[in-house]
This record gives sequence, structure tokens and C-alpha cells, in this order.
Amino acid sequence: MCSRTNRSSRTGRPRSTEADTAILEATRAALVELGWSKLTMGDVAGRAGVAKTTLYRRWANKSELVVDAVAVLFDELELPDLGSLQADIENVVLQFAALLERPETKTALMAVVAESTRDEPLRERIRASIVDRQKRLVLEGRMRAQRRGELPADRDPVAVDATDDLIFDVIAGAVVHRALVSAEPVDEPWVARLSALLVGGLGAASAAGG
Amino acid sequence: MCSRTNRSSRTGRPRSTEADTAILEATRAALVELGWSKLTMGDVAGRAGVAKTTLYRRWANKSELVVDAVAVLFDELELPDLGSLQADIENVVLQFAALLERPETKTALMAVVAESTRDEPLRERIRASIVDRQKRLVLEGRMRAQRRGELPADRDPVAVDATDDLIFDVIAGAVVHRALVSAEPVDEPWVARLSALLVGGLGAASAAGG
DNA sequence: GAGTTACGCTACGACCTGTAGCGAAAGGCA
DNA sequence: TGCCTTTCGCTACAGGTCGTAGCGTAACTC
Repeated sequence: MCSRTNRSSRTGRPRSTEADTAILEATRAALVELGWSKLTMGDVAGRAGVAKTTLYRRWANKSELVVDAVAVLFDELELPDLGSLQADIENVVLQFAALLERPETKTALMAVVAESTRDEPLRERIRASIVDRQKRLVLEGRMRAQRRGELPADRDPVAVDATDDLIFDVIAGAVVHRALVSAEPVDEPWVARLSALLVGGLGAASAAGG
Repeated sequence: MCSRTNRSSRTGRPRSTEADTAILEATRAALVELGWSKLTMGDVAGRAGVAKTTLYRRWANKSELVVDAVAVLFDELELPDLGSLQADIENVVLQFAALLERPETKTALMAVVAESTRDEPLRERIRASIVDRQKRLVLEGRMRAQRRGELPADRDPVAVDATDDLIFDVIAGAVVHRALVSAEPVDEPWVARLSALLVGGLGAASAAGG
């Protein structure tokens, strides 16, 4: 009854960590060259120098593999304190935009999200390894702005959570939509406008007592 | 040299319009039952009661077919004058959210956009038949708000275009992200928050002379 | 009627999926 | 050292999809 999802099953030959990294690296390379739809498990196995069966021992299908391959790229996102809420927003938005410009993420992100609408485990995997990682930045940025006095201190914790969620969907959604649907550049002028809109909107809301 | 993209080639047997509608209807039904990734051309042909070759005479691949099948649903979007910018926004956002809740669009939209990152003709098809159709609503809503005096009259036309683009990406992006990535309901409370944020942000920007 | 195009049908090669079975390799444990 | 367990690479495979070609027939124009 030893579940193979246990970390490091205590007996038997251990999984090759070199194979793990080789496969994920090969997946990113295949995404760049072929894109999501033409990427195949056999191709990735060949690039990684492992057998196809080795892939299927680790990932149930292409979507889960690609999520893991792309997730690590989101570790690069950072939120240095630039002194003002607007500057912090502009900085992280530009980082996020640079990430979306990379061919690996460009072709993969929307595809796995599309897949996740009919695949609950996949949705959970995306949430845990990509979405939550971004959401923490919103939390951090909001608290920092409160410390600076740019935003009022918490009163109703439920409302605060809702605002965090809203800001997250607005920022991430707008950037993704601009980059992938409108297919126009997420450059400084646009980011400045977006940040101004957000800061202004948050200020107006708190001034109105929301 | 008669291009088959000409509308109604003057000679020969004409394309069956019944086949057209049957195929698009079958495509939507297949999207509901199977979702994007399990939808196949052969299955759609079977549902529509036509030969597979008939599909390939009209659409080069699955993506183009699905775009056409889903595009008509976006004709339902309307922008009745509800008296205020915020009310207009809330109304159209709720309509858009209802559209995204439908299983056909939910599974198809992100998938074709993902595909379009490596397929320029497909991107153009999406833009022409889906994106521009939504964008017109932003234009209409902004002009209406100007007529009401809620927003200042145009000064710099370039800045106005940029603001329209921004608003469009923010609204559409936020709703899509909320519905498909965060996978949480786009309900009245959330929409009210979003609209308030936007109206407040636009007001602050124009008050600041932007 | 002659010419042209769309239609349904069948068949097909190429490709991808996901699994099964094999012997060998690499660990833990007594 | 020997036994047990699991992973490894490899091969093979059934099942399914793609997109096209070829055929005879149907429908419409001039």
C-alpha cells in the first residue's frame, strides 16, 4: 500500500534527480521550439535522453509536465521596496510582462489554464505552483503600502481579502490580456497608466470609506 | 486563379449553408460534452451529419473552426444605457461573465488564444471576430460617459485611444482571470468592487489632468 | 447540355498516446 | 553477501487522430 506519491519511498531504486531536471529542461526547450500543441511526450523524452516510460512514471500527461516545467520560472518574480505603491506595482508588472514574453510561458500558460477548466487536479496544481506564488506578491505589496500610510489600515479582514483578490485578478488579468489577447507590448507607458489607474482607484475607494 | 476565399464563387455547386450551421452547432455541442482537448474533427463531422472532408474544405484546423463556432455567442453582448458609467460597466461585466460561465466558451477561449501565440492568421481571426466586437463596447461606454459629463471631453486623441485600450484589457482581463484562473465566481459583489475601482481610477486620473 | 464546384464515402500513411513486458541497474536491509 | 524492491531503458503494441487523395455523384451557372 505504499503510495508512490510519498516523498522518497524507503526501499528500492530511487528516482533519478538528473532525469527530473533533464526532462523539465527538455520540456522548456521543446516549448520554445515547437510550442504547446506540437510538443509530444516522445519528443521530450528524446531530448532529455530518457525513455518515454520514465516520463509517464512522473507525470500523468502533457499538461502536468508543462506546469511543472514552467512553474520554476515564476520564482524569479520579486518585489523590492521602491518607496511607493505605484513604483512597486510598475516594477512587478514589468517583471511579469517579461516572463510572459518568453516563448515557453507564452505558449504554455493559457494552454494549461484552458485544460484546467475540465481537469480539477490540474487546476489545483496550477494554483499551488503558479497562482499562489504570484498572489503572495499582492499581499506583500498591499501590507507595505499600509505601512507607508498609502492605504488605510485593516478594518474588516474579509473586505481586505476581497480587495487583495480583486487587485490580483486585475493586475494579472490585465497584463495577460494585453500581452496575449490584444498582443500589444506591455511597456513602460502602458504600465504607468495601469498603475496610476489602480492607485487612483484604491485611493478613491478608501477615501469613500470602502 | 479563382481564390476559394471569394464570397460565393460564381460557378459550380455552392457551399451548403445548412452544412455550415450544422457544423458550427455540432462544434458547440462537442465543446460542451468533450471540451477543447477531446474534441476531434471526425466527431464534429459525425454530429453534424457531414463528411470530414467537408469540414476541411471550410476550416484549416480545429482552432479556426472553434473560433467561428464560439464567435457568434459574443453577439449577445449589449450595452444598454443604465444612466451611469458604473452601472453600465457592471451590467456588461456580468454579461461577459455569464458568457464565460458557459462550458463552450470556458474551455475554448483560452485554448484558441494559446494556439494563436504561434499562429498569426488565427490571432487575426480571433481579433476580428471576438476581440474587436468587445472593444466596441468600451468605446461606446466611454463616449456615453463623456456625454454625461462623468469623464472629461477628448483632448489628446492618442491618449484617449490608449485609455480605451487600457480599460478594455483591465476589464476583460480581470474577468477572464477571475473566472478561469482564480476560478471564483464573478458575482455582483465582485463586479461592484471592480467597477468602483475603475470609476474611481478614471476619476482620479482625469482630476489629476491626465 | 457543358463546365465547374461541392458533396459523401473510403482508404490511407504518418503520427501520438498510454501501457505492457522484459532484463538490467541501483538502492535498502539483514 | 544475498534478497527484496523499485526504477531504468528498450521494444512492441492497440487505439485513436490528422489531413489528404481519389472516386462517383449532386447541384448550380451559362
